Amino acid sequence: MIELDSTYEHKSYEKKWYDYCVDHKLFHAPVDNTRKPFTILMPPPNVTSQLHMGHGLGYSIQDLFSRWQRMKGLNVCWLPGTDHAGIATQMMVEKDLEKEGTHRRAMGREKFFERLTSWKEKYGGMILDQFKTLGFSCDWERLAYTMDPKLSEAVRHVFVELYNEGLIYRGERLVNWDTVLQTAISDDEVESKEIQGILYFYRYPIDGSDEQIPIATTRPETMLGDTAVAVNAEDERFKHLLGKMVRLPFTNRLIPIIADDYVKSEFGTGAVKITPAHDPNDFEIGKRHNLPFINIMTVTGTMADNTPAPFKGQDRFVARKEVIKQMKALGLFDEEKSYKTTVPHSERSKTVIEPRLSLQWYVKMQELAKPAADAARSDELQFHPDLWKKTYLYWLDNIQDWCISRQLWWGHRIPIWYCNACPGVTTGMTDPTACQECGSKDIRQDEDVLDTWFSSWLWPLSPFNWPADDKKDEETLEYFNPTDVLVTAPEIIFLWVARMVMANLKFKNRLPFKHVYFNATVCDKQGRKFSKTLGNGIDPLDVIAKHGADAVRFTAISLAPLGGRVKMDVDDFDNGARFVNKIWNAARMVFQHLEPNQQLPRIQDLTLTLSEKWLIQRLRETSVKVDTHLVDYRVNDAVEEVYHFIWGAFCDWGLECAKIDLAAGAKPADKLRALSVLVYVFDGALRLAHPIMPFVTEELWQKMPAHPSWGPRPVSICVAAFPTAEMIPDFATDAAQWKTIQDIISGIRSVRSQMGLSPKQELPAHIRVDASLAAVVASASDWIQRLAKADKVISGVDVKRPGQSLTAVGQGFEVYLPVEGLIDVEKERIRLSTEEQRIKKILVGIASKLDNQSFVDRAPEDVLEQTRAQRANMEEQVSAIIRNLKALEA
RNA sequence: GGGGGCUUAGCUCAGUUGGUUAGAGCACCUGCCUUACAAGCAGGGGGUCACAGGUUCGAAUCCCGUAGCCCCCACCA
Repeated sequence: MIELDSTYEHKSYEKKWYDYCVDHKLFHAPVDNTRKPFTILMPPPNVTSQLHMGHGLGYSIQDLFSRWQRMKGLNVCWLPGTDHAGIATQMMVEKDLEKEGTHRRAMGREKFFERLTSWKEKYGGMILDQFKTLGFSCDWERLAYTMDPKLSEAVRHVFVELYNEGLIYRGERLVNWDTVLQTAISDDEVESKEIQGILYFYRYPIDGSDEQIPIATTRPETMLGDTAVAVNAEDERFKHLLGKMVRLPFTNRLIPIIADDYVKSEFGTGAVKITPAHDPNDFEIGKRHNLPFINIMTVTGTMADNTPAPFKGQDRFVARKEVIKQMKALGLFDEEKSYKTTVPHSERSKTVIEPRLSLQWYVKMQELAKPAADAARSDELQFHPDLWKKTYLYWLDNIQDWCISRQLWWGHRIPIWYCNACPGVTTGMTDPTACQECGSKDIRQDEDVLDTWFSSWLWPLSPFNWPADDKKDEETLEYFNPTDVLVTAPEIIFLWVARMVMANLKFKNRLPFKHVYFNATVCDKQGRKFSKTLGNGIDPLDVIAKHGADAVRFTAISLAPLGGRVKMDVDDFDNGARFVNKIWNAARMVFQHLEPNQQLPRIQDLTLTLSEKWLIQRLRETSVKVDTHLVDYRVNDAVEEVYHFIWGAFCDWGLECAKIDLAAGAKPADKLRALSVLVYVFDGALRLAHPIMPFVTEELWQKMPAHPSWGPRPVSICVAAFPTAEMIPDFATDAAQWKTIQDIISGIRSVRSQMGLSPKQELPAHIRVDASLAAVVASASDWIQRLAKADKVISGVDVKRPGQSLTAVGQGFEVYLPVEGLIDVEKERIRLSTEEQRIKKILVGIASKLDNQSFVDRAPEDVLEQTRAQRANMEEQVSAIIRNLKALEA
């Protein structure tokens, strides 16, 4: 026999087989133009991040696709890597500095950058080791990092190219200012939150008049930067005030009352204070009316020096209260109302965004967005599920220019040099030494760095040695790009997915991938997203330690429908563990009859039994279904198919039937035949399960003798052929016959169980069968005996009902179990008549359908035929039951 | 405010172009330690498919409306 531990000890096998595959370079894809590549990009996790269930799910799916395609013979490159994650990483180190009582500014840019680099070396990328514990088959030889020299070069190349084309420009605009991180952030890093705020009502005095104009605002402190009051031109209340000036309290500036359509008379007071430097709408109005822009806020969100005492230097929220206090003192305050409003917050620091006028670098997006949108419109680019297409298109069709400069130190520094002697700006692939306009050597580089996404949007290109230095680089890119499928979270459809599409189209004139699979968001049982702050997450490392990686992968994938959400609980992982255990035990059953490296006959050379043919047929069908489901990105369906095949078909029927031939006294030839079939099918089952559960399948497959019908055996199951219909014999007819035997067995079991017969009580089974089934049933008596606890089986077309019997009725057969004196006849009578009623009820429904002339006229032929056959079958069953009822009563 | 989605068994969810008696896993009930597995085996109960209309020979599936929940986008002071 083949030795096998009595339970699956994942810790003894996982690392062993992972290292084995890496050592054999099975996860590495060299450029090889004789083989078809399959490329899948790992969404690079932040260097700072730790493994969480979101990775557990999304990346398990990527590994599933990778392993499946690898087994189908493709040269699979699952490209791993990390993202330097500008803001997130800098925040982390800044927190450390704070604890040490220092600050990056005190440290200086260079030192701070060094500190970050060494921090990254030490702690960054821990997540990649965590990926290994889950068995992810990445091509580690191509590991990339967004700040690698080569990838940084790509960033610079793209910047320079876009700049030279005029697609990158510097502009003074209102940006989303994060007062905590002291940087601008892009629109896509802002999240709106509904907040219970206050709407304040106060008045501004009109210059040269006793009149006052009423104002409503949620942000009184911005009045210090007001440069107009706007009303609707049609508003009768204010018409006479148009063109007059307001004397702005505290600053005493005179500001005009203007008319603008933006103002809705019915809202608030109908008059709006205009602060062009601190509100997006006011900014637009300011531009329309040529108003001055007065920036009254510092980078930290305190009132700037151009504001009067007592506000100067106060935090914006303190100043808000102070303004109200002072307005009250001036007798200009009316009231405040509680007011629900949405306020933009920084995704990173969670602070309230301060719209602030500042000079930043932008990418013109419209031109880039158009082809990206067209690709989705024409379905050349497909989303799974496809409902994301609308979202994607809406964003692209309404795209805003992308603010790419960040006032941070961690990241790719903007390759722009300003001249101190002239307004000239210089850029290029190498650092310039002189201004390209005037030749002055007095130049300085822009202080800012680029948005992190400005490097990640090149992920389909830059890790593959783009831009190419030589022929080899060029080949690499051409081989792997375009990639095959992107698996990622819907949250970053704009931030990342759409931008990669734009970049690849712009620089390679083709899509980076044609399929995007959006995996589900992982939530707790209450449907709340897993989050650190809530502490409702499940740590995959804990679950792996408890159940093993295979159980985690299986559970995660089987819970995940396409898109949407997956509600997850720690206990769910018990299912995965149970399944792994089941596979392990099935192996123990088979292995105890095998010798290591035992020679087995080919399936093609054997005369197989009905149940064996059925089992092989099930393997064949399962292979097709699994493959089809994976092609359709229906990963949970694929997993379910494997699960039911192994548990329901292989274990519950295959192994149980085989026990007859494996029993101590069985004929050696039968035993060998049965073993050959079991090993053959189990090998196939392990192959089907391998992309989901790499470790248990590898351990068992390596121990199991090679089966000649699977052809030459490679070094690992991860490069063994994925089963297809062509590889497996077709036994469709035999399999259908075996289903009748299963019905007979299940029928007997059901009757026995319902009648409360002890499993120990053996009964003869008398089976009357239709002529067409007689031979098959006759040949199946061993199985019926064993699996239905019959001590004797008598079957044939004219088998008669023995005296007092229990009855099981099915399509084409009636089984009688003589129980003279063993059971309560009344009980059986009730059971049978209940069954009769149940079938009759269904029959009524079917009959009324067939009596309906419209149905008969309009239903398609196959539906009609089906319905008629069904009626015939039901009628037959009812009459059989009635016959037996009568016999029982006699 | 705009867009999208969801509502099916006690729980979590499948149900692909409308067509057999609506499925799975877990949970539950009954009986079994049958020498791979009690993390198991066998059997069983449980659903007017959110509600109200409509289209159709036929609707969980298509259309309209209602209610509840969720997500995304959005500059109403």
